[in-house]
Amino acid sequence: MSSNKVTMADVAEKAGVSKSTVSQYLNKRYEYMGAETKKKIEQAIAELDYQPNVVARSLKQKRTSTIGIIVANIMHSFSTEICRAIEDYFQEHGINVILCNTDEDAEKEKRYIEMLQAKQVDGIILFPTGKNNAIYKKLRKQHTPILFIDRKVEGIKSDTIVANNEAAVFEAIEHLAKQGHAKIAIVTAPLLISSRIERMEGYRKAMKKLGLEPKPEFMIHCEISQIRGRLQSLFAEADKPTAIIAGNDLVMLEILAYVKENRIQIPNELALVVFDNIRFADLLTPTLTTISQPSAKMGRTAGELLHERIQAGGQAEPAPRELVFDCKLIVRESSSASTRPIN
Amino acid sequence: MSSNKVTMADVAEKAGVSKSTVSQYLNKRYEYMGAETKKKIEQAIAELDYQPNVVARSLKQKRTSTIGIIVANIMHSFSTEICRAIEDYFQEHGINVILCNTDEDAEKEKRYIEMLQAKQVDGIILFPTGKNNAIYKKLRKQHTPILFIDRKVEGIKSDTIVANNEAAVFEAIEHLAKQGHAKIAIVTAPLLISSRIERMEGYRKAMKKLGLEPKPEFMIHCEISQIRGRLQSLFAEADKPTAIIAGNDLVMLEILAYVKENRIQIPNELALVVFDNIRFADLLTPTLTTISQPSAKMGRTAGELLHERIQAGGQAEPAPRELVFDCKLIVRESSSASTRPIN
DNA sequence: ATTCATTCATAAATCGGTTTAGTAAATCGG
DNA sequence: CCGATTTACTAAACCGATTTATGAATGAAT
Repeated sequence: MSSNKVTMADVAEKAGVSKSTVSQYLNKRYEYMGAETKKKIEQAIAELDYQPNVVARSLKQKRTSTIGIIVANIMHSFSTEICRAIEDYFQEHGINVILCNTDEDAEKEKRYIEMLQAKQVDGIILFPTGKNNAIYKKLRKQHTPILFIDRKVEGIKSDTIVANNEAAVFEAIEHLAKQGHAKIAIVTAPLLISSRIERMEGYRKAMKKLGLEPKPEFMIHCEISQIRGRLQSLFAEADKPTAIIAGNDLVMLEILAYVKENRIQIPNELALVVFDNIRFADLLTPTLTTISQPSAKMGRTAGELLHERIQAGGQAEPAPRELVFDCKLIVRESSSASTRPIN
Repeated sequence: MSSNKVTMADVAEKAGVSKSTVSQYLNKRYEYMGAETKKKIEQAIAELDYQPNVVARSLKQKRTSTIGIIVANIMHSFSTEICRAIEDYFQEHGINVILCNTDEDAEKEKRYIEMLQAKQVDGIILFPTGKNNAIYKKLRKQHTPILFIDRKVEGIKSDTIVANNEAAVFEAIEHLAKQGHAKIAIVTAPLLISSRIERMEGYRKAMKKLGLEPKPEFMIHCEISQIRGRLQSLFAEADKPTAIIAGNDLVMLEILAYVKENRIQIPNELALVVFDNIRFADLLTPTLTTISQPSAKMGRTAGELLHERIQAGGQAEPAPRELVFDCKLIVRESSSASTRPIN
């Protein structure tokens, strides 16, 4: 990186001791160290402004004090919040984080996993694309500490942290029904991952439970870029929905854009409930009803579980754990009956 | 990280060649390599599923193919966009990025710089807090490839990428003046860094040029948490502003919250112009006039400059460069006269 | 005086690659 | 056919730390 790198050997020489002793000092093994020696080393380090090379240390110790996060889509607010919480946790524990973004691309995910392994990271937290099961399995077989977040992977036993997506949608629909809605639609990104499937499943169950028919046309799942078109078709029908649930903040942006373009009144013509903590939820008119996932808690817990597993270091590995976190429905104006004319 | 790590020695043995030869193979130095040997190595690697240990490589090569970004506030959309662009650039060049967030805390910044150096990163991109000049100087002296972004540092000659903040505010004010505004206020976070100082300076100059008095009460700079209070005082006065410029997206959130609370009509009672690319700009009512910084371009250019400097590797270092990028005023409804009654 | 702990410090091996210097065999030019 | 070159490969040093085995010095106990 630069020129005149000071190494441990330089410190040792200046202090008039051996490298080994300097190493003991750095690792705070003072048990059998003379006070005099200690002071000399301290001084030498200060004078030379020595900083240990952690690459060398990592090589010998076989750990890097670095973990990797592979996130499917960093533009998604929920992901950002989780990453931030994970970073905060590891920061407190002297562990660094490398953040990788896959854009939901399986090939990219594969490359990043390999890269992180080559870099000898101590563990990996993964928002899995779900399209690399063979590799996930290999990671497990190698005993690489790994944790899945936001999405379960079928058939892979591994630490997993998810939200209670089904229940969250169920609650949202009950709420909408209570406001008098019967024609409720849901829009999510493609059903490639567990969280979206569960949300859809929550929709289906809630509708059935309420004696409402889960209409296929009201269950939209497609690429973000296609949402606009799907809404167009949906609202061209005679039988329009009176309420809609957005699967995440990116979906909501599309819905809001459509709504604005077509001057649809919220909540009068259309009630809206959105997954994720929207920073603008309180600032929009009307304010937005949201389903808040405890992202900070989920991220921090992810950090804790992975850290545990790393420290177990292969032996006495805890059994794979699956933690499910509850979401919270925060009712605001976009779904509230008070402003909605009763039919 | 895991158990049965395959090393180069294993590959060498299986292929019946020496470590050196395997190394040559990995580094694609095929010049003097028999086709037979090549094939044997290829096969051994495949059979053992060997993956090189880049920690070991880095130790010898004295480069890690990793750079660090130290960002002052990752919650700030502009920072996120820049980081994303930098990551994209380096991703394309096989270089990894470690992202560190300082929360504008000088002490954290110092620790992160030291950590990144200990990790032997090849270079650092810094949104400087501006409070660690001694350390920035040390980095320069050590010839650590470094680049400042978003903020200049007084007295440190180093690659720097900034926006033309002064001109951007100047343009915004001219625009507002053209809409008939004379009482224009500006709100930013504390004036600790060049970009904010320049914006304030742009305000001062524009007002003077237009023959308007830059009133100190209209030039607000304080912590985000105190903005609400300051607005309270500002609008309690007889002489309220009719237009306001928000220094970034976080400032705007506060302003919007205040405006909403107090049912201030935008743009009729108050015109609003905001720095940064607000994802909701088009979705709010009214839509928001923004000052767009070319974050993607700035980030990518930052990557390019730093990469150049890394590749120069101490010798033939290019002279420090300072690149200034122009912003773009995107006029929308929140500052447009069409909906504003002319006084 | 001899034995045994205890304290303090070090030499040398090690981690897993890269790189340099060198060697043996094959090829070539005259 | 002989020396010079080129080709194909390798042994060993090296990167900068950690760790292990070992040794010297001191003191206490026998």
